[in-house]
Amino acid sequence: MQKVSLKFLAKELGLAEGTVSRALNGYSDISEATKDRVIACANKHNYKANQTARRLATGVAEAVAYLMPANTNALSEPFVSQLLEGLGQSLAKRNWDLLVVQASSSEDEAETIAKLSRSGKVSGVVISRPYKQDSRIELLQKYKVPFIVHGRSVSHSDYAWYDVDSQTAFMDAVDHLIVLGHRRIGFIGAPTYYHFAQMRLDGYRSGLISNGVGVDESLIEVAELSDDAGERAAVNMLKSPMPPSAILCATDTQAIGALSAIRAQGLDAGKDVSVIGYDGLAFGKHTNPPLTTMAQPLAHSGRQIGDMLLAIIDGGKPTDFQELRSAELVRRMSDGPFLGHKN
Amino acid sequence: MQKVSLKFLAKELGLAEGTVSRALNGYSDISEATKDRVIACANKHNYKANQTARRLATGVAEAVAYLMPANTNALSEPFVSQLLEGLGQSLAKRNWDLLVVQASSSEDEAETIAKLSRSGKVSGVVISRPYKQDSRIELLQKYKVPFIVHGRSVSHSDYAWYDVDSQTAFMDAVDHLIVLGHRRIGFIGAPTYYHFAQMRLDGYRSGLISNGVGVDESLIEVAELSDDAGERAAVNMLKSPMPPSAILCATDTQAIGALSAIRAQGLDAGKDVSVIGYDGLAFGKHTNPPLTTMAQPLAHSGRQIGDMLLAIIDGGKPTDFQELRSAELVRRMSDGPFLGHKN
DNA sequence: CTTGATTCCGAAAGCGCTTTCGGAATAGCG
DNA sequence: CGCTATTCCGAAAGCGCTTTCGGAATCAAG
Repeated sequence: MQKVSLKFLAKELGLAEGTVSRALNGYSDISEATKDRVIACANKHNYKANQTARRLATGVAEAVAYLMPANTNALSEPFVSQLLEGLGQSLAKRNWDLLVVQASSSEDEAETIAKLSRSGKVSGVVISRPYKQDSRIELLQKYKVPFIVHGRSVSHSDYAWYDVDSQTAFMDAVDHLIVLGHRRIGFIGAPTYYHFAQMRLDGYRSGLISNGVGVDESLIEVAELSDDAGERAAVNMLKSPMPPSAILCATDTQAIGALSAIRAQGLDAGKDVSVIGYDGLAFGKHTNPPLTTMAQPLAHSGRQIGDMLLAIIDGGKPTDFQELRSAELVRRMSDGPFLGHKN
Repeated sequence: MQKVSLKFLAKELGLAEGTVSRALNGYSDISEATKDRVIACANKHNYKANQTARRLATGVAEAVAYLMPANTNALSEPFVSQLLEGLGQSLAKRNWDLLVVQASSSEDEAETIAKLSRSGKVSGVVISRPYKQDSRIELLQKYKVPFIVHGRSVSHSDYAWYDVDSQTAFMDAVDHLIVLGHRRIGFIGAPTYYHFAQMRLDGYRSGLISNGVGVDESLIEVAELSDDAGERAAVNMLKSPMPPSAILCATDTQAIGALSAIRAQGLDAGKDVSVIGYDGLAFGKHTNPPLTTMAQPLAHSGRQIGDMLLAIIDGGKPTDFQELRSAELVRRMSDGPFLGHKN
């Protein structure tokens, strides 16, 4: 199998390499006739430009990286493959590559980004789950690498992001619970270095306040992003002298753990104590009981994010690409009216 | 910010570019003294070789691709991010890249592979979930691209693969059910163009036979790899005149659907009818009831696969890298002793 | 016809790195 | 001290592609 290079085609056609290249890349200084001839020949030999050489010559990486979140938890990661799939589809339109890179530890993330930017092997990157104050974002800006953030940090006015408004989602969730008659509503949050964790907590708080219900700090627990952590937090809450009749969780994964805790106490989730999660994991349909959740529209978020990134790489102003979607309540079976004090 | 290239370092050090390059790459024809000097200077300026140029010069892609399975189903994909994570870790040791590529459709997979091989942008690829007769494998062999298969096809003697012995896993599962007193054991399989589907079916069959129980073809259903499909299949089975007292499912995802079906019939999974899945999804802990399953040891499969691939790229014989792991029964609550005919 | 404007293509210079080759300087040996 | 080995580095040729530049051929216009 002879390798088909530009040189090969040029020889075959009796043209100069540069001419063939220009013909293939649609330059206007090539006659229609030879352009057709070249294209035909290229197709015939199944020519594909060596992308490495092309990258080197043009200085365009033709690739973007997805920075895998560190501290990943298998249970909550369906979103990664979804995102990757969408990103891939978006990039495929240009025949660009999708790299998956991960830092060995979260301290290494800065170093990873620095390397990524200096190596010049990507034209853009997307990161997920920003912290309140995210050094990755600062670095990306400093290095002038086009990027889009899947989520938002505290000051998110000067870069591109795609996020779901989890703050009002949690206000909505509180409203919903209030309407059901609940007054003691607990909150299992995530570590607040994640900005989404802060926003969800804020949403919970303002939801309570706007309904004239005071915030009881003893009803707020912070847990890691895992089912087990959610379970432990719920256990704590349930054991308290005045346990909540409803629990809001920052993530579905935690909520699923809370469900276990409730069951373990001999209580009935959805009746004795309501639970509402956030994420809209498809899996929640099958928990016991099926999990009520604030579902984010992750349907085509990957593709969306990919398109945004491409637009920025093409010179678009990052601040023109800030997209806020909203979550919506998916009622399954883990929420219900307040039935009075059971314990 | 000045770009630090080889030329830059060379000028800074008063050496020739080639010399600097050789020093950095550990050639033996460079004195210790200048080698140290060069390395110090490189570190000081945070030099990172432009990988694109390097690739072009060496002809080594320094990257491998993971071919995302088409027809992906969100529920069953935690394994993708797990695998990616492991692969990434393995490749990171050499500072290689991990590309994620996907075909737009399963017919396009062949074309995708052809393009991948011709473009020369990867030194190896890994694919998942091979079909019985997998054209991707043939293509990869034809193009002499190092690859490793996550799973096996029918004739798997002449390439490298990593797989879990699901056939004996299903025999074990049948044994377990038999010991529990079940005799009418149903099987919800996957489309048999997947070789794993065939193997699991075979395991089910031989398990029955080795226990002296005949195979009743009416107890075998084939379903797609989704919870809904699993549910539909289970409904069919349960509605039959002589329904099974236990159901084996080819995947946890399907098993989860089966659980729903059983509940919907007013039956009690784990008592009226036992269900055993396969995969060991962490999530099964939270289904209703918690799912008993044959768990595969996916702990570090990604890293393992990455190491194998690297070894082959380094010239190892593919056939020296065939690894068969075994699954083990994780009993949760969806299986139980046969309690007589309930319906 | 001549002149100037177009059209179309060849030649050549990179992109940033690797690697071979040869030669100068140094060392080892008799 | 002369001669062959070594050690160490510079020079240069690519890797396969893109892109600028200029020139030959063709065209339209005067």
